[in-house]
Amino acid sequence: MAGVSVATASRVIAKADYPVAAATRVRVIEAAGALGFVRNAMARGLSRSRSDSVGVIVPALHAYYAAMIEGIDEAATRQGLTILLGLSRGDEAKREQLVTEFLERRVDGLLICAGADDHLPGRTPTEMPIPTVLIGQQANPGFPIVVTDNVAAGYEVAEHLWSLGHRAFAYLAPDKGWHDFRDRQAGVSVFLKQADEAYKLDVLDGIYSEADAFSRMGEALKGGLAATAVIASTDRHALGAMAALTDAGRWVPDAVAVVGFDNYLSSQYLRPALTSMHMPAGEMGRLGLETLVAAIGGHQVPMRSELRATLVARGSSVPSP
Amino acid sequence: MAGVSVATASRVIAKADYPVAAATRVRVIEAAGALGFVRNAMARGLSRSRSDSVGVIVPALHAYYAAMIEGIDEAATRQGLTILLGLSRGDEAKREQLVTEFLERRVDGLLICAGADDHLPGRTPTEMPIPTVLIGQQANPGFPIVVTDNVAAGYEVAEHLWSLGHRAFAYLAPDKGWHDFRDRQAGVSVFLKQADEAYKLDVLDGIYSEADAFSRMGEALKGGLAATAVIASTDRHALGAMAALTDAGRWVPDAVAVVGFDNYLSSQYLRPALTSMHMPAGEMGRLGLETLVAAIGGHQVPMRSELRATLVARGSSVPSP
DNA sequence: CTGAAAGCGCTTACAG
DNA sequence: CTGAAAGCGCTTACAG
Repeated sequence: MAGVSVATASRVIAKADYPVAAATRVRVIEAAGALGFVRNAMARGLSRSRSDSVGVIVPALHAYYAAMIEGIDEAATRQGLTILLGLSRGDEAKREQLVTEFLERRVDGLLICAGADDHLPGRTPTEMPIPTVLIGQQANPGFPIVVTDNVAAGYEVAEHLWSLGHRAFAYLAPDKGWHDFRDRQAGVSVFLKQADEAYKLDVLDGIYSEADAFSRMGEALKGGLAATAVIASTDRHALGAMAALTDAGRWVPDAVAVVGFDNYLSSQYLRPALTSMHMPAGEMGRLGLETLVAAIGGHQVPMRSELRATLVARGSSVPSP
Repeated sequence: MAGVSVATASRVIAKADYPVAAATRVRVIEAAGALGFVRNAMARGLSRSRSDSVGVIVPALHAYYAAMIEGIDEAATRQGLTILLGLSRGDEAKREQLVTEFLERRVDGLLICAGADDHLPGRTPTEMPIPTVLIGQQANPGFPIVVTDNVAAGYEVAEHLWSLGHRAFAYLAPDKGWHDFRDRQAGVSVFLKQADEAYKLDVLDGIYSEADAFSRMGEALKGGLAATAVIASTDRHALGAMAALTDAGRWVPDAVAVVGFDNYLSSQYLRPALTSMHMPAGEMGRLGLETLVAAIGGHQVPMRSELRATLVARGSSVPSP
């Protein structure tokens, strides 16, 4: 319609900087507009062997991963990359299936978010045909990974409560498979072990949700739990624990201090407002995407990038009675 | 490597039911395994003019849309469809750009989630080249849409509070551009207007977040707000309002009842537990995707599918003092 | 500055 | 049951 070859048309549509006569350029653009031309990314991708897309796999879409994805999206948008989203639902087979699917779609890179013992079955770094970056602690050695220092975060929480005079603690934990949580707990232990006074630490484990925290904490209180400070693996677990404490007439923070991790937006509007370790999920996502882009670009990337958590002290943690 | 033509290879790889000699089939499968063959979805898509993917656009990833996406994902997985995710961040230009991008990628259909006055600039149904389904109220007539009856939901909330003896209400609203919220408010008004007793309704508007709810409610209380029942557009706003009430010494639920919408997972662990209208976001997502698949398949689809919200009464709403 | 042509990796009538 | 060949819609050396 513009009276030019497809080669020329392609050049004006796809490469803004390619030298094309101004008049020709105009004719092509006008024709494209009149025809309602929409270029075909599959054909483009096929011939360039590049899809300008990345696969993002998360276990689920709760607030922590949602924040991570928003960070990934922000960086991806800036880089002109489209996100293919996959929810693994903590299922290893599903996760492997998503990897295969994304590989078939020829994503330029893969971002795998997790905080637990999620494996990439049979996928070592050398077997993975495309750049892959992990976000959050997980059991896949050899891939570049972006993490937040959970040991330091746990350490700092314990230090905070210790400085408020607390000596009897309860830690609400899932099980050992969850690296993030295991490390937070380890950090707490590291601090306590180097302390110069006696302390008590009860671990309530098998806690994966508000509901678990609520019921386990309820039982523990009936069993005479003596802790004056409760450390929950996440704000969600803290919320469940606070409900159980309140229901048992143990007022937070007067009778028991509570601290969580993640610092969800809502936590500051709880009453008492919840003290929480802020884990920079969005920042991790952004950094992960940028690392991936560098790897796709053939650059050397750090094998481990570590961000810091920051304590946000609020009303739920006050000096021990 | 299997000593067959690409046509035959394609048939065993891509069409399980195509008649191919058993021995040939085995040779192809073995060769594919040995070669680590991964089929190219871009080439496949190009030749079939079908990408087996759908574009999903949401304003942001907070809990409501996260639940919606989980529903969409569940149905999409079942249908063998991959999700391309786009966050519009409430920005119309960004949204339009995402639509264009998804069109270039030749998604088989588009799912647009919103609850506000988000437009598809210059895209009428006839101009949209692919099947498109809307989820949540929005300003784009002519597209099939999946909604929850927000007027009925608002009506029911008012009825609930009325039956508890409340006659003085405050409604926390964003502005008129938000269809979901406007309808919830309308439902409240509809109920009250047909009531047979005097009542008072204060509207606090301009509320888009926990923070807004917290500060506007704080001001209103200082100004002598007389409401014994607060209706918030979402649980998030309810949380902010509850914090302001607590800080002002107006105990929930003894002095003031509070009700929200959305019924986030956490709401039941607040103390008092928050009474909330459960909006079936996941169900909306699932139904939206299924409607889209039907439309892609060339079937006739309903122009409007309406789900019902369900009231979950909890401790935050009790009889008026 | 422009075009002819090959190639990206599949699918699918069509013929045998 | 199998293959040769055209075609999907781009990009990009190569030549002019």
